Amino acid sequence: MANIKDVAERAGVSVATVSRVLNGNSPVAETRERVLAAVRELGYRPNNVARALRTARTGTLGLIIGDLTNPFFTELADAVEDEARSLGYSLVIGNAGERPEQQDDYIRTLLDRQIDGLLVSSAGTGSAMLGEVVTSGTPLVLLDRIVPGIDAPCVRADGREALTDLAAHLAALGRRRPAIIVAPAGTPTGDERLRLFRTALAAHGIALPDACVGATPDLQPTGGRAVMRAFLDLPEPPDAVLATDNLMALGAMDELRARGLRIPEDMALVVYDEVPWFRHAAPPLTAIAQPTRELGRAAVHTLLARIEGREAESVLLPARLVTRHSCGEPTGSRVPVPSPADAV
Amino acid sequence: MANIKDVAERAGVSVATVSRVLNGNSPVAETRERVLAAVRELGYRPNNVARALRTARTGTLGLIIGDLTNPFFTELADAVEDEARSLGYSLVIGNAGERPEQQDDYIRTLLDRQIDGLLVSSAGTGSAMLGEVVTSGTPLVLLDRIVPGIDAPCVRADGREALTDLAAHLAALGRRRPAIIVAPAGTPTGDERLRLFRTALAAHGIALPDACVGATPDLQPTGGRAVMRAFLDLPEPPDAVLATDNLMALGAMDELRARGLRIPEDMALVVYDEVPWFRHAAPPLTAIAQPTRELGRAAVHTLLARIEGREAESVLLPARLVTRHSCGEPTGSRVPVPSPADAV
DNA sequence: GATCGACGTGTAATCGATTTCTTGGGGGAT
DNA sequence: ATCCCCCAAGAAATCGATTACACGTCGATC
Repeated sequence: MANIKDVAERAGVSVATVSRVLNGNSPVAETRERVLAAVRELGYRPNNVARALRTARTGTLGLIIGDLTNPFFTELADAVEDEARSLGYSLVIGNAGERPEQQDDYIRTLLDRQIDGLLVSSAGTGSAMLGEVVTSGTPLVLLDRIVPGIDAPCVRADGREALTDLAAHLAALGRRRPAIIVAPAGTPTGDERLRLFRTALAAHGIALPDACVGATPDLQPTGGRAVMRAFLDLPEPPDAVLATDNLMALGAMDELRARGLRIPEDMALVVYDEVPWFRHAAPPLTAIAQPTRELGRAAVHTLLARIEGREAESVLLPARLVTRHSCGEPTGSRVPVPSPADAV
Repeated sequence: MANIKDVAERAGVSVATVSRVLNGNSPVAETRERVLAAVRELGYRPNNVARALRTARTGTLGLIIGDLTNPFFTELADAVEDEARSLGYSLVIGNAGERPEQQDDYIRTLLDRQIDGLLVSSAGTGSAMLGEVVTSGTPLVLLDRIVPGIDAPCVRADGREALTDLAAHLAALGRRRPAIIVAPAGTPTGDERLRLFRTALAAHGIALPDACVGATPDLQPTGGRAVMRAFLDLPEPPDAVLATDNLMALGAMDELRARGLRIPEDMALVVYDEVPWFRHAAPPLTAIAQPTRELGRAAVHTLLARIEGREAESVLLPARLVTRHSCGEPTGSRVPVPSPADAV
């Protein structure tokens, strides 16, 4: 592979001049042409590693996501990637697989690679490396998930409005015994969703007893299935379940299906996260749609603000309820506008 | 951030010694301890950029995938990531968004970053940069998709057996007028699936007329929907459709749904790629499952072989038919073993 | 016509590591 | 006691770029 010295020799100039031509500085037209010709003839491409070493800028952002196979995260990653690319950055995606050790491992790798900034949708709350990121001075922005004790802006969705609408929806359909599948207590996102849901239900005189709060450590189908199994084995099973993640909902559906139970007749189901196939499920699933792409975009902008030393605030964007048929027939009254994607 | 010089000073040794301690060479126990203590106290972590510049190895593999939001690719990426990580490499995922220009852009970026090897599931066939990868000497392995004229091993799935089973399945269920949604002619993967399907059908005396071959340039739901629309508007519409990608199937389902048509009564549907939600679709979808994770693993091994200068062959792994209910009730006779994932 | 600026270009330092070459000291053999 | 060998550790070159500084040339100004 040709390097800058080869180009300099061929063009009969110094390496400094080549560098200047390529970076848009000073040289006069004729010299510039000679250099560009040499670049073309040799097929020269600057070595980014060397450049990064010298300039201490890699032009790379890191993104840690909880689970690469979770559609919510892939949409998020896709949006982040789009935005980063359009702003001239490239993106390294780190897949934490919802395991804190793997996440720490990845953060370490990214720091060693001198990325310019880091976006983290953290698995778990006890990440030792996140503290190190902060002390290392690498710009950090949290995405979707707050981490207690980490002083960094957080870009995420606010479920209050959607959960309020959901409680009204369930109440209107006569569901009196709701349940929720969440991450274990202590997980900020899970705790918050539980709290907001409970509050919203209370406004309709509906209780959410502890027996109807099912926690699962892994945000995976198996966990959702186990919780649904426990719910169904209760002396008085719930008549509606909110799964706070699309993968857990998949598991919950597996269990219902295995028992021959129907949605919504035997059990209403609502899913946090909006995924394209939900409208093709049997029946189409009522869901809480987070503004995923907007979150991704906002996160990149917030991170760039930090990188450039500007002020960077936390961002909170509203989620909304998308009513379909998994809680019974919609009333059409208190229901928010349906997603345009549903107009099939 | 502390660098190797700071560590050397603190430990009272030269930078060379620090480097040797960290890379497992020579130094005597007592010196080693002093160095390690200094490393610990300063929280030193080697700068990977500098190391990469000197050693000409970045410990990074690149993976270009067609579409980050396509579950087939994310599962593939996840498998590749897993395997790469377990072998000590980290992975940069490039999302081509099924656009050749964006793909070229990404390949360029990755080459500039001096990745050690590249896996490409190419969007389109006319990638100028792929040629450059080969001439640049960067080890290259194609994944899932062949690219004519590019001399590199290819790791992909073989659909012959699955399509043979599918033809039998359709014939047994009395479907006489099948159709297929594929990428445009000239796309190797699409052409091959079309050819194999047609051959397999012919063995049962079933024709696949050109009117029943619908091409869509974008492997997206909209494309699948448009093709399905055209099929349904034919004077004699097909009674079974094979969508050669899960996203196109989603679009096809959208169109059926919009017209109030039922699967399988009004139309049988089979999908290439196996995605977890298929078993929750209405009705559960019969699919052709590619050995996705195995493909990812094999691709990494093949790439590492090339990187280490060993022999590297192309790999072909069999896909298999997963029979569910979207073609009508399975007969249970000529049907292969169902996927264990279906045992819900 | 001499002097001063401005500007284009080259020289060399630098980023932070690895690695080759060199040096010096300790230990074993004679 | 002397010599030699070996090995640990330091000095310095190197990877490929960017960039501060120095220098030479040319045009403008008086």
